Amino acid sequence: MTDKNIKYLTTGEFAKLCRVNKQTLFYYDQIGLLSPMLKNEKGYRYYSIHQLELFTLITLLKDLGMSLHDIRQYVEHKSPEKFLSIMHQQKEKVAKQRMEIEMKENMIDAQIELMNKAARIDFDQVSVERLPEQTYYLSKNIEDISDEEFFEVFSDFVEELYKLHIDTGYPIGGLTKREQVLKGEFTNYSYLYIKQLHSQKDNPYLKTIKGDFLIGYHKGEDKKIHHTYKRLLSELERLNLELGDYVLEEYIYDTVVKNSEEQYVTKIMMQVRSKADMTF
Amino acid sequence: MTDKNIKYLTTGEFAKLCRVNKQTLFYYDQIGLLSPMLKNEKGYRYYSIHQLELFTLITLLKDLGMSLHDIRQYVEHKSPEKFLSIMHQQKEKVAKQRMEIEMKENMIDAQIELMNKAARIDFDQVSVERLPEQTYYLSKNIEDISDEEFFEVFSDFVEELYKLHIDTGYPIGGLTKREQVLKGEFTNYSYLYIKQLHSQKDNPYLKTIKGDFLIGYHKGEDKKIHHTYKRLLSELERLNLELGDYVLEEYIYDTVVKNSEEQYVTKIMMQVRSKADMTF
DNA sequence: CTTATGGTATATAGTAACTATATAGTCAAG
DNA sequence: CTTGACTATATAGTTACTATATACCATAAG
Repeated sequence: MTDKNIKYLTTGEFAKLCRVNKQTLFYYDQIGLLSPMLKNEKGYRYYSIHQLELFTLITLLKDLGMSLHDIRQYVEHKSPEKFLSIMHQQKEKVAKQRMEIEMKENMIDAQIELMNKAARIDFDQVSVERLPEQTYYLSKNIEDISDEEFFEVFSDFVEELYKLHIDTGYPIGGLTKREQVLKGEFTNYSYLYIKQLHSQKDNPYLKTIKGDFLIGYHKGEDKKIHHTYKRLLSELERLNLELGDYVLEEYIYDTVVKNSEEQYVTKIMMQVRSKADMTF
Repeated sequence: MTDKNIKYLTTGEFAKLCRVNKQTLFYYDQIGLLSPMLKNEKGYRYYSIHQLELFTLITLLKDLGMSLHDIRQYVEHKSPEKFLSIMHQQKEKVAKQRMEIEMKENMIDAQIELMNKAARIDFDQVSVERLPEQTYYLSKNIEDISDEEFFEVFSDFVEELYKLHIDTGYPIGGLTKREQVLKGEFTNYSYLYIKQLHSQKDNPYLKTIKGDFLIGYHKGEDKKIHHTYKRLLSELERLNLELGDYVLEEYIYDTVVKNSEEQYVTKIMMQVRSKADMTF
């Protein structure tokens, strides 16, 4: 790695080696970030092959979110000690970035799964299904609260999802308790929830739910969802089933995939128990 | 997730929910990417809580490198099918990104390891060490080639490292064969090399080397490295050792951590065999 | 020896996606 | 009815390029 570096590279050659636009090198020279080894009397720039290592470092730091200005601070006062300390800083940063990207990967998978499932659903069909145990992360209780309070809780919930890295990409749903539904207060939710993939360490905000559910879909505006609720409740009656403890409600198609509210679809899952169970 | 969304959010509130600057929302409205549900006669914007989902999608796509312009193309013509197809595209993209970030993480670890080791070295010391088996990725042969050809090979080598995702962050070194060194052509390298972490699937460009090495350091300009070579060769003589098949040469301190060439340090590893071995 | 081709240089303007600043109107509480 | 915190628009600034225009330079072919 010695003798052969006598050969200096022109800006074009060095740019090719670095896989960047020549203009970028002019720019880096201009801001004093990376200047050629020498400039001849005609102003032609000549780079040493070794300068690639420094360019590689610059690219690494840049990709990790460091500004060229901050990188320059280092480049102007290089030392093994400072280099080591920067590497330690970046190690943490890159680990965080990896975690975020892993989360995004999971969210994308969740979205694909949801869309594929949705495509196969007949939204006019009502069915009873046994759902396996599923963990949900819950918000604070939101029964009987005002709009302002709801906004607060919703904000906090979203913030928690972000901070605790538990946004799975599944929709945020609303959980209503049996008593509210029986009272006809279909949208007086008790909690917000989001489906979790793994049933993690015990957290008071985690709840697992399983059992039989009557599942139906509401198409169109949220305002009219009470019609669908009533329809599902009479279906329940017809099947000689009783409403269980919880009703879960979540979007299937929303602002993300449809333009107008009339095209939105909401899934309603009413937990059920047969009337026979009740006779005990 | 229904009734309570009657409450509309002001730009400030929605910005807080989205964890962005209010100005960003003005900007998104301006470019027609995400407009509030309604605007009153005074021009005040009001967002629905559900628009967060769309904002989240925008952020996801943006983070994955999609331009706001392209995102807008989707947002203006939403459909479950298009959404699914975008998700499939992004799935591939994000997997690539994860791989790149994992590589960066490894490179940072390598740099930290190298710097920590370097800090503990006495560069005036010459020693004989038994090195465990180590895999190196080699360039094309570069014996007796011209500067122009060398640049070509070097370029190709760097390109391969990038394309095959085998840049480990370790320095690019030069491997010289015994015969060249004995002829005094210390810098007539036979191959460029880069240390690999794992001995992967067999590739003709991979070489494993192990054995005893005389290790010394050259401080300062590359031009004067022959002095260090001669010093090491006489040390070899003194120890009654014979030069082995290969000599490896790599930077310890270079343009990345030092400002002037006089401070550079190059590590020279001469493979050895005892003269006794030769008598067979 | 000229000329064509392709490289180099500088200077300047444009771009994306914000971000900040200045100015003015609005609202709600005390 | 004022104060302070909000809202709005318009405009300019920022970062890290990227493109364009113009001119200079180098080499190879005719």
